[in-house]
Amino acid sequence: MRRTIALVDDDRNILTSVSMTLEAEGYSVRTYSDGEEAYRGISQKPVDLAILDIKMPRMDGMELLQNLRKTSRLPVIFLTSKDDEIDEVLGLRLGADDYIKKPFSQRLLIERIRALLRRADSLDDPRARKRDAMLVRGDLVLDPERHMCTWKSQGVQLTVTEFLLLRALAQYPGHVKSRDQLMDAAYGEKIYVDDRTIDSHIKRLRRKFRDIDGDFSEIETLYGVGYRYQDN
Amino acid sequence: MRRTIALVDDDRNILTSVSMTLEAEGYSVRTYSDGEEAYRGISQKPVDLAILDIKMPRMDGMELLQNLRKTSRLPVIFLTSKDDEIDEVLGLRLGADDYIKKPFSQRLLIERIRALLRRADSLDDPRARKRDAMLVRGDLVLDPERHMCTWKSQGVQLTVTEFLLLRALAQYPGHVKSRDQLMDAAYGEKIYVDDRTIDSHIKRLRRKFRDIDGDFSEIETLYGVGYRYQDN
DNA sequence: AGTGAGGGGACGCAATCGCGGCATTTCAGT
DNA sequence: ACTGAAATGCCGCGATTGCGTCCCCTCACT
Repeated sequence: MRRTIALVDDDRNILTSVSMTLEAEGYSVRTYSDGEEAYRGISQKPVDLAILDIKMPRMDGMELLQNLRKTSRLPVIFLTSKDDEIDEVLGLRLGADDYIKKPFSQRLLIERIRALLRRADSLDDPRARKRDAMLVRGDLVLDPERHMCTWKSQGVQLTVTEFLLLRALAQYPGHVKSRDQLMDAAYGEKIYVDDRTIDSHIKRLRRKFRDIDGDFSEIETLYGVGYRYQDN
Repeated sequence: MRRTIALVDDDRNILTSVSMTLEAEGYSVRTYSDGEEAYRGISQKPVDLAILDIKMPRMDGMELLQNLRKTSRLPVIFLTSKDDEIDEVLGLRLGADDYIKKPFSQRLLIERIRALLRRADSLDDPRARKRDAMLVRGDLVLDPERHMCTWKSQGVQLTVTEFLLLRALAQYPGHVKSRDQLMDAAYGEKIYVDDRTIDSHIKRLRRKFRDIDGDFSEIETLYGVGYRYQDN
């Protein structure tokens, strides 16, 4: 099985050169240039290993790591630009599995990756599967792996945020989710967006479903509480 | 419920400008210009969140944080004047929840505050589990997680306040609850409303149940005392 | 019978929500 | 790099809903 690696760095040069090396080694690579983007990408479609730069715009490596670790045991390798030992130590304390100082040889990186994947294999987190498992709720089907959504066998084209929100709702049909909880699910705990923004996405979701099925009403509003995906 | 924020900085300009912003956002703000003063103030009357400058006379931010953390888990945001990364990292290690570099936009600060308060809320009380537990009393079922209420298998649509009141009553069937006690259960101990307001909610509750079951009489009035959910 | 508490209708205010619209950001294709 | 389209976040308005209070009448208790 072909392994997927997330590569997160704000330096475009590193992104391209490293990803070329990794791909030559037979890995498929997904690159992100900042932490927030990476968090969403990885949440949406999991990877087997992540390589993170410590310093990045919007959400730095440590923050990203903390967020990722809340839901998975994803193996992580840190990149440190300075030989700033505090960074390294802290990174490891936070749960990184390994770190590499820049500049580094591609050869070293490959070695570390292999070692880490081997170790991860033996543990093989069962929860990792759950994240990208297909979700079927009556007429609704969500396939995170393909980022596909169907309603009564018709495809519905959802954006990333919409997909994450709908999955959070449909995961526990009948359960109320507050806007804050939905925020956590779609953005991670450290990001705050306006309450109205959640409403906006719900609005867009409802519209997309209603466009193909005028009777769609599975997403309910509970006044003063939040939203709920109808139980059936 | 109005949240209180402690703002600690030795720069008067920051103190005034930031506190104006926060108050405009609906928080009540207490300002301190040095760590010692802040420590005494916060110890004496707790706050929901603290924003601390790292460098201050008498007792600096880190020291203050350590002292505060001895007794509470108060969420803390650090302000750092220099992009002195060691400061940041050390702050986090000591247990700060977040940090912001000066100069910062007011918008960013608000965003962080909200994110932090949101997280603090969910961790908050140990009663959280109990709060979400399903309550079954004969023909009555209350499921907070789904925000659903059923009477003899028929759904009853309740508002948040009604739900809280009914749960408070049904939790101990046969026990009388005074209006004050019910108030505490539904609003928290700090808010006081007219006695008759409770009556109004009870009235609405009774009506909703009577609409689907003319014989409903589980909510009893104890003249001059309070209300009681019938024991059975 | 008198007194005061409670039931219930009605009303106005406040909170909440849905939605259109706008500005900015992101991303893919040239 | 440039550009146009898509996505995203936010704002604000109007509409809806919930809430607190008032008032009047009834009923319970003395």
